[in-house]
Amino acid sequence: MKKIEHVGCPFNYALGVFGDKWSLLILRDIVIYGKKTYTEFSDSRECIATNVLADRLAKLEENGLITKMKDPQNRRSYLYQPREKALDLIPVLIEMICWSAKYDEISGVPKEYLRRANEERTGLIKEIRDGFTNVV
Amino acid sequence: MKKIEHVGCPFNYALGVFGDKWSLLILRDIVIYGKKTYTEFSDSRECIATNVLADRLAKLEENGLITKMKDPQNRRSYLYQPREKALDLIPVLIEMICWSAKYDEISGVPKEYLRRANEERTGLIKEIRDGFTNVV
DNA sequence: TTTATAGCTTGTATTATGCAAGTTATGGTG
DNA sequence: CACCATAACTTGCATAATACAAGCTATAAA
Repeated sequence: MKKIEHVGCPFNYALGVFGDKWSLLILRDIVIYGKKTYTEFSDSRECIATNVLADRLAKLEENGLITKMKDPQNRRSYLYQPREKALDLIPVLIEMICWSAKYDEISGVPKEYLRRANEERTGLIKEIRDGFTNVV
Repeated sequence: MKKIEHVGCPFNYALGVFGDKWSLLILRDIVIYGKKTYTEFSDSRECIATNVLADRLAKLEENGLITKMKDPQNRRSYLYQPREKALDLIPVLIEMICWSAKYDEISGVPKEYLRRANEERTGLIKEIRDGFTNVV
């Protein structure tokens, strides 16, 4: 898609940053599933092409959603970590999960998760956030 | 993008239905801006290509998000209306707006809107919903 | 020392998008 | 009534993005 000129509509910015399917799946992997490495993203069931994965990770970093740091445990590996800007997407992700749970029988969202999303939203968001430390 | 096989992750279904930029912009136009006709969608500032617009409207209808009916006032025009399944995306759209408002200075979201989204969520959602009648 | 692995890059075929033009049915104007 | 305009598309083609396969480099493990 041609790059949308930025015209003061909040959706244009959001779509430019995470409106692409693969970007959102990577963010899901990081924020919801706690994945950290290139190989972990690459191994996801959706089978993202490796060139596209590299491209989207670079863009997410460029756009300030994630940081890339060397893994102190393994010098040939990198750790991709969410920044505040990515964690602030948790509410969007939760709402997407709730919507899918309603309209897709096989999405497999646990009822307890839905209950928390509805009745205990803040707590659920905090719990997900608390899974990450030293976030910039 | 290759069609993702449906593997029991809520994101796969959501992304298949509205994970494409143009689909989401059309939904925004319908749900948030109250647009109804092909020409109105076509006239949006993002300049969607007419063949892509036709394709996405057909898919949104196929997936049960919108209905297409003849305009009783004008026989050469059609009205595209949101169904329950589209209105249930309001929370997702609101969260996207809030996120953009935080990270995009020029998104131009009124402060009052943000206040309502945070403090009076249910009322805001209801108000948007109430803009549509006879929804299936 | 050899082999395996992480994290990529490159090349190419396929698919999707963007753009321009054309089509059909209806509506509005003189 | 004749003519032009408009709504809602469809079609054809150039361009861009994606998918797939292979290769590459540095590090780690056997």
